[in-house]
Amino acid sequence: MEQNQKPELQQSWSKDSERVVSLFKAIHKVYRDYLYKKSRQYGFTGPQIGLIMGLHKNPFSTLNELSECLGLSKSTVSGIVDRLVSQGVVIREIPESNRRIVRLSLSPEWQKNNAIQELMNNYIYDTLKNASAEEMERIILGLEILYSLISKSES
Amino acid sequence: MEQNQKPELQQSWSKDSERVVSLFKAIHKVYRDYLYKKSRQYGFTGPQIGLIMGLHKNPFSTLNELSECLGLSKSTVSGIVDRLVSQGVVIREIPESNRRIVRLSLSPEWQKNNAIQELMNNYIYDTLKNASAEEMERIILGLEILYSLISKSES
DNA sequence: TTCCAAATGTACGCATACGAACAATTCTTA
DNA sequence: TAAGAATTGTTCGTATGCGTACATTTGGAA
Repeated sequence: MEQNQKPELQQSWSKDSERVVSLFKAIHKVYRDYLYKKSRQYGFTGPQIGLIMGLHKNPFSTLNELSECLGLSKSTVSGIVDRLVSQGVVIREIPESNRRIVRLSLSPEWQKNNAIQELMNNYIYDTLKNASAEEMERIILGLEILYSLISKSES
Repeated sequence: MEQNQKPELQQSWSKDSERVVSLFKAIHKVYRDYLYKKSRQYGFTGPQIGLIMGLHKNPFSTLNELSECLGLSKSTVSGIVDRLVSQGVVIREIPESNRRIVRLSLSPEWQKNNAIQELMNNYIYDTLKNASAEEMERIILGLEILYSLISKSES
């Protein structure tokens, strides 16, 4: 790839880069605020809801698995689990077969709680329910391109 | 908008939604890690670099202005400023004309520090320098559609 | 002019979020 | 089998990040 482009091109390309970053940040902020507001209705924070959903989808995960699934560090997940355990939502269990790992699960009351179902149905979809198929396609295409570009740059 | 769609459509639409969220999270993580690594080379964190860049672009901003410019709450920015002041990078000043506001600036050494220039040139652009014009266009289009959708949903 | 509202920034408590260091356990290998 | 390496979680320190409450100052209205 050529580093030194013509000034005009460099200029417009810089502006495009800035626009990408600025748009991305704006979307992230709106999404984050939205999740927090929704989660508060159930008495949780956004990350807590994410963890509950992760456990609902993959019951009896280990902390390590959950950490990778959520894209968060182990120490972060450990802290979130701490607070959910103290609230009686999540159960920590050390299996006899392997006393090194921790098996996590939702407590019985929360496994069959309808609020969780409702919440999972609304969690992601509300935001994008107004999108047409074509819009959705373009959104995904753009994100895929961006992801492939950003993943490759190892500088 | 129709809430109850045909099951098959609902299914694929749900999957698309999940894909959008999952892609977005993945990009955010890569970008965040990248920024932290880059910033560490200069002895700062990501948000600190962001604030320094903001101050470089709009010198002598107030905390309120900076807060809006960065999309962060005032209390958050106040904390970041605290740490940069104690490092001697940022200067807090209460003008006589209006003793309610705080005028922020980069300390002289940092205003003319070439590292800042270099950093600003590399900050955003490294990530996207491999993108073609067409790819860039598609990325921006996708983000714009997503942003307009997500901004409108006021539920 | 005096009182009240608005604006501005800080202090505080809580919940992420990370890496590094650590402890406990299990696996490997010599 | 016994020493060391690898895996798994927790703990700790630091830095965000937010909302609420607060103090200070400024502006406006009666």
